[in-house]
Amino acid sequence: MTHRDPKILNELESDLRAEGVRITRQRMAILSALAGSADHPTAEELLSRAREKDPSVSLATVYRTLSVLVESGTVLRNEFEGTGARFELADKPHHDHLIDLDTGDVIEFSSKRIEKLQEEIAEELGYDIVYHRLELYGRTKKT
Amino acid sequence: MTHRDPKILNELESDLRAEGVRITRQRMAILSALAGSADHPTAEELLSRAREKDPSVSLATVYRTLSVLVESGTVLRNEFEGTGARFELADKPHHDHLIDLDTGDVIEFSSKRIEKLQEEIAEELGYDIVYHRLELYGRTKKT
DNA sequence: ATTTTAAATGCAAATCATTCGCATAAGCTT
DNA sequence: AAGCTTATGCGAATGATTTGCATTTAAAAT
Ligand SMILES: [Mn+2]
Ligand SMILES: [Mn+2]
Ligand SMILES: [Zn+2]
Ligand SMILES: [Zn+2]
Repeated sequence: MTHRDPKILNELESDLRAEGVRITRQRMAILSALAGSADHPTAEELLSRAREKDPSVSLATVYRTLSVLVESGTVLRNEFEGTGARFELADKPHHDHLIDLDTGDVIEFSSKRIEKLQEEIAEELGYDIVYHRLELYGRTKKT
Repeated sequence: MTHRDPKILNELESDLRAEGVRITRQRMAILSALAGSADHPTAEELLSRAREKDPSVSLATVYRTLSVLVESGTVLRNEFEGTGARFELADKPHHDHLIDLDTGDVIEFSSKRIEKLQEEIAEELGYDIVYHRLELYGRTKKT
């Protein structure tokens, strides 16, 4: 039941309106479910969380809304191994993920140095990076 | 039609036999298709390449064989964005991939420094990395 | 406040990649 | 060559996501 500053919800809403995105009851429910999630929920998980706000939300709408939000840059879609896609609000600075193979926990981290090296590598190959994906899969060090 | 030293095929076969893996006509066809591929083919692509050697191969067998080969460490399965899984022989040293968003081309690269930094990050978080995935998606620098 | 109109929704059916069940075929060991 | 065990082809089942369509609804226009 962790959740961050609800003010963000209003900001999200007005930003979306400004972009010409229609705000519906179910979109608000989904957005609010996202804003209230500290983890990286799947579409199904978001469905049940959104239904607490608005029981009428359907899975198809969750997927369609997520597509809209991803395209508007409001949400990030992660495709970790094993499960279906996992989503998160794109309101934090860029980071990558470490997935705990035993618990499924997703830990966020970021390394300026790795980001830099990626750029250098792409540069050497004559490419501009549009986006990237870095995932570490591991287990807690047994002492 | 690029392909590497065919001697590798024999090595692959004997290694697999040594592990107790049964060698069938279709498995050889698939193995040979893999050994003869310089790119990162999908299961469907491997199916048609394997069928040049043995027309009887079925898609189910391609998948089943790939599972066996992945589990034996002979083959690597990559899940890039967009398409289905893409496979490659695990006979090269570890490397990561840069995917050309315009052409779909997959370019291999490796960075000792990035690998090292990943270890350090995991270490700090109290984890041992079991494996990881690093993919850069980009387009050729427009001059 | 009411009408209008394009866009969003719910539902079920359709996709797509991958896996499975089962009857038959084929490796490997003896 | 025979027997036991595993692999194969086929088609059906799966799981996640998308889509068609009739209906509702947000938001623009009266
Ligand atoms: Mn995250
Ligand atoms: Mn590769
Ligand atoms: Zn990153
Ligand atoms: Zn690597």
